[in-house]
Amino acid sequence: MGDLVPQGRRGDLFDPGCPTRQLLDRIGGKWVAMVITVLAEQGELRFAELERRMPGVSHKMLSSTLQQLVADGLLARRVEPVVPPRVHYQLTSLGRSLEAPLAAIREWAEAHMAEVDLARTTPGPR
Amino acid sequence: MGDLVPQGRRGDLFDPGCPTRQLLDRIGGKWVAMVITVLAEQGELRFAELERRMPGVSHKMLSSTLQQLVADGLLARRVEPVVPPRVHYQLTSLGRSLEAPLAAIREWAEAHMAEVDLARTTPGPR
DNA sequence: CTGGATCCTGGTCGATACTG
DNA sequence: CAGTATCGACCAGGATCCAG
Repeated sequence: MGDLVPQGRRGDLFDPGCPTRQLLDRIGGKWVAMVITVLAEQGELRFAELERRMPGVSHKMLSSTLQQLVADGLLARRVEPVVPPRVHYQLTSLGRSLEAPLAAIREWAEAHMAEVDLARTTPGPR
Repeated sequence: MGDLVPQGRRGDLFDPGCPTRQLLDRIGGKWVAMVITVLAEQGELRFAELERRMPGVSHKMLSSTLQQLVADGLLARRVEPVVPPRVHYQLTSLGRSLEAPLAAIREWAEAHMAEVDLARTTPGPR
């Protein structure tokens, strides 16, 4: 698609604070894509359920990842005022709109990562 | 020999060593997307030209990023046997195939990062 | 010109323990 | 159950110098 940004400086990755760069920094986080994917599939999950579905994640990382995504407006946080508290997370419409580009990444990875692995393990080119 | 990952679960982000996760770790690197984008536009560039087009990059990071991308089979490295040496880099067909998912990311970012910024700067939930 | 080697710093991530 | 706080390990990233 054409870029509708003035030609002087593309709105690309070349400015500090450009949107693409910021986004990659964000979804490049170790657990971000996993949270989004799991919530895209399950719809709504509680903290402990997320934790259970994400082997290897620590409380701290899950907590901070969720905080970040809520702050970014990608996740909605719903608290049931009971004891013990129940906190539910689900994607916002903004978060769901990320599914498409994330799916593009996933498809590329599944289609081509074998080639990448081959290239990495093959000493010489060709 | 590469060890095969048992495919009991989805090839998603949930196994260590899953393709999507590996890819995100890789293109999440600070300069990777920039190198790919600049080479996608320019076709072929030398080391110093890349450096000039990427403000803020250090020799080391450009060098290591290029090494990584060459090792991954995304870039082709061509050396002119002269002194001083001239080294040219261009995307391989594999590297060019990454343009599409990268464009998807870019489009999402340009379309929605304003909303993300708004969410981040807005104190209360809506 | 290319890019490797070295040293240093800051942020990210993980384990653990604690509060409401 | 949900979330925070603290500590420490690790690594990406940057500056500089050196070599082919």
